[in-house]
Amino acid sequence: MAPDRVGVDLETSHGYLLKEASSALRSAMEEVLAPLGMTVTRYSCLELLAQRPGLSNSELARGAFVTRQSMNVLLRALEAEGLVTRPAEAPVGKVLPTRLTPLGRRRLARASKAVREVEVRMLSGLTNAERTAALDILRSMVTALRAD
Amino acid sequence: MAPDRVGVDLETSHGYLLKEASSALRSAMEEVLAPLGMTVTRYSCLELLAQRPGLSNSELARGAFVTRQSMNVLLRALEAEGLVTRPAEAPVGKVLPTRLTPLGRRRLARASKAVREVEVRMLSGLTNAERTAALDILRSMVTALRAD
DNA sequence: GACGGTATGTCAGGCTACTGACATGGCCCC
DNA sequence: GGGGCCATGTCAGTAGCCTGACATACCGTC
Repeated sequence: MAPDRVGVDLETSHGYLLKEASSALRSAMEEVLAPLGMTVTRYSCLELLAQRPGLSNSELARGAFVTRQSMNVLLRALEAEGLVTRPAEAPVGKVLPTRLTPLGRRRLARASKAVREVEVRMLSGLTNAERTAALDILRSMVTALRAD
Repeated sequence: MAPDRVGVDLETSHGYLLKEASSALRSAMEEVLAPLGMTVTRYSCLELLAQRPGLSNSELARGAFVTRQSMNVLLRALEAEGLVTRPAEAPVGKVLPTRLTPLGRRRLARASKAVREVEVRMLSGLTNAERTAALDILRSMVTALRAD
């Protein structure tokens, strides 16, 4: 069914390959997180909180690459399930610092283990030099894209 | 506001950086495509059709990393706007080969130019060796993740 | 020819994330 | 103190994409 390829080959486009890799990573993460009753965004939120306790709603949103509105509803759900806690009123300004509960920490531990295995698999075909090169390359892309 | 970082640093996680780069690329693409009345998925669909004329709905969906249901509604919209054409009935089986119209080709040309400029900016901080290394690395990640 | 397996196009429903908007609180400068 | 400016938390409405399901058409083996 695949017709003969004309014009530019998608397989040599950095943008397309980046999207393809990101999509594959997301699929792989969803696959291992689903049995644990987790989604990628929920995991990202918990992981952020574990590494940077006390993050606010807006900061979590930026870290998970979603809007603060989306993170807001997600945080309410996580709070209702007892995975995170937020003070009833802001200690300073309007910012509500969020923290993991012991239950949240346990749930995260399982999810984090599964995600780490996916990441190991993703890097399995790369040498150590390539792995560090990958970090440099991706960082360079991010800063270049952010620069307006 | 940023608290002292504890535990693993997100900036050294390949998965997080990959997501960050992909997110930055998508934002940059949306920014340049919006003035042209285009979205990333619409552009991806048109670009695929330009490079591989006659692709079916399902093939386009796989190429754009969405489900065939999503691509179906997108194709109807593009067809209603006169950017693509599909035969009324399948020449063989149920597969409806899609093709760009002259109008679709013109719209794509403008969008493609804008996207290429974004990609050039994304790669501006990389040497030629790093650019080819990036392709190899991303391809390796994709195949490793796809392997169950 | 009959059959199970696979792939396709399409319909219906639901969920997630988004944009738009508002009120509030911190910060800086005059 | 007053006023512009920005960031934050939140509410409402919308759009995009997804899962589930169905009928149909190809392809392999028997």
